[in-house]
Amino acid sequence: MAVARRTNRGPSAAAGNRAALIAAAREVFAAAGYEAPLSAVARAAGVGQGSLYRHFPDRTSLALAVFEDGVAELEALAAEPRATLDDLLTLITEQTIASTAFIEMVSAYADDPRIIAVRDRVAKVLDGKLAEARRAGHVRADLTTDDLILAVGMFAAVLTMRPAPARRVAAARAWALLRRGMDA
Amino acid sequence: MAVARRTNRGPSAAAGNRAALIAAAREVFAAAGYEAPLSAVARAAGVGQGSLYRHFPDRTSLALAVFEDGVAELEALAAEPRATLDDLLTLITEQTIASTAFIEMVSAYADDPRIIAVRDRVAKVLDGKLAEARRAGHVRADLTTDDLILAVGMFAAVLTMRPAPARRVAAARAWALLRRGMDA
DNA sequence: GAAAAATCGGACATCGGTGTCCGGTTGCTA
DNA sequence: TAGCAACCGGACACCGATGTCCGATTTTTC
Repeated sequence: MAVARRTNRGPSAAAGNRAALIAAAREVFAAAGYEAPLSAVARAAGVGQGSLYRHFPDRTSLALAVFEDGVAELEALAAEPRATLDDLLTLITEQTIASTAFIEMVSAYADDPRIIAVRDRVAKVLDGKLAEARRAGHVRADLTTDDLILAVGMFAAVLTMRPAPARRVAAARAWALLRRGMDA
Repeated sequence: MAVARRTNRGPSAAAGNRAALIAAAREVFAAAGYEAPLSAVARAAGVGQGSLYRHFPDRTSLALAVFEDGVAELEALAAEPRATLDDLLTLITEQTIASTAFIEMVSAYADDPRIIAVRDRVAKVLDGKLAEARRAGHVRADLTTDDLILAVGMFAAVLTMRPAPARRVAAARAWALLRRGMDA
């Protein structure tokens, strides 16, 4: 009955394999953090290591593809005139609870220009709304964008240090603590 | 001319080698963090790997020996009746700036009973002074010991993520932020 | 001063991860 | 339907770290 037996070989499979790799990497990074072995990603995608490295020559290119959606989502939210700094931070913390990998990549020291570019995109996203929030007196007047990035980095670090079951509680307390430190 | 050519062989060298290993580990952990390769410690101590593993069968035993002094110092300070929570936190942050390794070990998830024991010692140290500080209204009434450990963990994480030159600045801002979140 | 006991050091077996290489498969084109 | 270009997969070479093993070295003891 001519079942379209899916194969992942041949030229026409390239796009599908690429997508499968990104999806698998998203899950693996979420489960095991940014440093997860890439061989696990290839296995989860049902694809050989060769294909992984052909599509994404290094960890960074794969990660950038995985996180592009999240960054775009942030930028879209920031573009909304009625969105506040609070909304942005809420979205970031939600993304971070889902997977700390993005913040791990962005906030660790790295001289890779592609990573720096992403960090700059995030900083830019926060910048405008932060100025607004300061004017409105919602946050301390001396709060800087760097402070926000620092806070998000600390938040992500707490999550990576705890085992999964204890995360939600620790996340709530940690973010409350950080929030009180930022509020006016 | 019978120069007392120092050797690190033979029975009488054991104690000296042990001390050299602890000193070397202290420096290596400070420079490269808690996950630093033990082979680097042996090299820095001028001692073979065999001796390292003979004296300290695993990373934890070596680390415990290295950090014992710091914990004892904390306990001594806590025993002083006039010492405040603030004094304790200052000492901890100073120790952390010198080397994040101790906090990395203590605040990461670990089921090793020896590590749990050290964490408990630190928690106990903080506990008494925290109650005092709460009564005196120096910190928020709902601040818990876990919050303090969380805060110190976040602080250490910031330091490990930054390259050495940027540390002091980031440390100051991060700690100020955390402190504001704790103060009444 | 010679043998026994205690200790050392580094070579090495092992392991897990990275990134490469090439024989084999697929689909496009003529 | 034959040939070719694109692509796949997994074996494998490499690397750095861990932990072990044993011949070599030093001290102690008699």
